[in-house]
Amino acid sequence: MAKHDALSAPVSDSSAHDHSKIPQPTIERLSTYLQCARGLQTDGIAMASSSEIAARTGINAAQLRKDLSYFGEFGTPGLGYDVDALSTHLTRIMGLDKTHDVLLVGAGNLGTALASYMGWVQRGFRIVAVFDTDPAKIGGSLANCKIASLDEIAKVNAQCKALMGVVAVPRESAQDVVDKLVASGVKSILNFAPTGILVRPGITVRNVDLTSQLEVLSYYLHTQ
Amino acid sequence: MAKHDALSAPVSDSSAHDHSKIPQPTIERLSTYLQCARGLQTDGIAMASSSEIAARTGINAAQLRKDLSYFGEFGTPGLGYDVDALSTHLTRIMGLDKTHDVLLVGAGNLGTALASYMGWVQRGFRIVAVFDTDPAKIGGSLANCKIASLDEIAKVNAQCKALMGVVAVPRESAQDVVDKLVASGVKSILNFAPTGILVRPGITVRNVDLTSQLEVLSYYLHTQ
DNA sequence: GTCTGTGAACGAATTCACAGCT
DNA sequence: AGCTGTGAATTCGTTCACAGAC
Repeated sequence: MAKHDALSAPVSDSSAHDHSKIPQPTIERLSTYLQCARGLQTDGIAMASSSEIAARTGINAAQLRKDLSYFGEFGTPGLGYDVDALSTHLTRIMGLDKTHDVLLVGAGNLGTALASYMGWVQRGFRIVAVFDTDPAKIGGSLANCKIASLDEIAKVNAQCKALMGVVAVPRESAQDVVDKLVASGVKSILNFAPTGILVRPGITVRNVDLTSQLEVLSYYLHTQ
Repeated sequence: MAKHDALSAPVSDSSAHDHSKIPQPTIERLSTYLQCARGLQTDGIAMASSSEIAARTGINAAQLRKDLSYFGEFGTPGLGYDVDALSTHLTRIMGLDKTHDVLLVGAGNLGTALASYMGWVQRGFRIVAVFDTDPAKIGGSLANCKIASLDEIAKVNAQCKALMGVVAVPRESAQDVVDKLVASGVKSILNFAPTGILVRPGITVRNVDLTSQLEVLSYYLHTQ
């Protein structure tokens, strides 16, 4: 696993900024900043300095400023950042200004939980198809989708054209599922199976291994 | 998430090695090595060189050797690593040679999925109590536990003495839940709520923000 | 010859500190 | 005065490359 937890991404876009050497940690923090900006909006705060955001997120103020500077100049010296503008910019930078269609593979406990996870819908991710191997599940329904057989991924996605996939199947079938997703045109995969996944360059995989998370906690527990 | 994905943890133990300056990325990789060692055992492979493990995990061979070197000398020059011994050592290093009791807070979709997630049981994590706020759920049953009210965390854990907690509640209540867990004696927390959590030094929190994962994938999608 | 363990070299990411703008 | 944006300094982590073990 581990592999390329998030990988490759030869970047290049039409903006004036050079996205090719943005640290990965920066990208992972953008999401936090966006969350923070939304919280500030909710609280009715219109302007916030880097140190106010730092206090809310736990991320160093200089770090925030440098992170944002990779993408442009969003702040006003002497005043700070306009919260609405920051939110808008981060949304656009992360490509969240349009809904993303997602294929979900695995309709077990985890798949079911993910399907009913409202956080995704609220943030613009929409599950458009669900797949499973279990004949008892196929034909059933989840997330307003009919559950289809794994073998139908290609056929279904020929119409859906989803670019994202979520893998919530047992370890043994994970690589196979990922291969099928990639063959169907999926470019980004969130993998919950506790196993390393191999994909060709240009495909991004992020692994979320729940057991591994507890194991890391176990390490810290017993070393202190 | 982002935040301090795993934080604090002033390390120090009684072994001959100095655990105080082990890189966090190293600790996160230990889990991968253990998984790999178990896979090798399953495949009946008794010895493996660092480059064989590298090929299986996608982690650089030199990295593996250095990571392991923080904890001792487990390999045999000219031969590689004894898979059984490696597995045993990693298990002990990570504190996985005994079962860990876990409190689960939140019996919604995610909490239910986590409760029935067999990976944890297999790896020695046992849910010993479940809590929720919903009166309709309290008194019900999950993971062989009666679901209790949030307010009973302290009372229940006075007996359970669990050191680990899993937070699967909405954003709004997450900090409150964490505070209650910490007050009850919990030292390590796995947080699924999409919000930054503040804890006092000595308490370890790992954040798993599912939405944030998809947002990072979104970024890579639209920048390539 | 093969492979480990590790100091040294390198590269990446964070933090500092300040010039310049409001 | 207050704050941003950013080069420079620093810290941190990875990779190299080789001495020494088998």
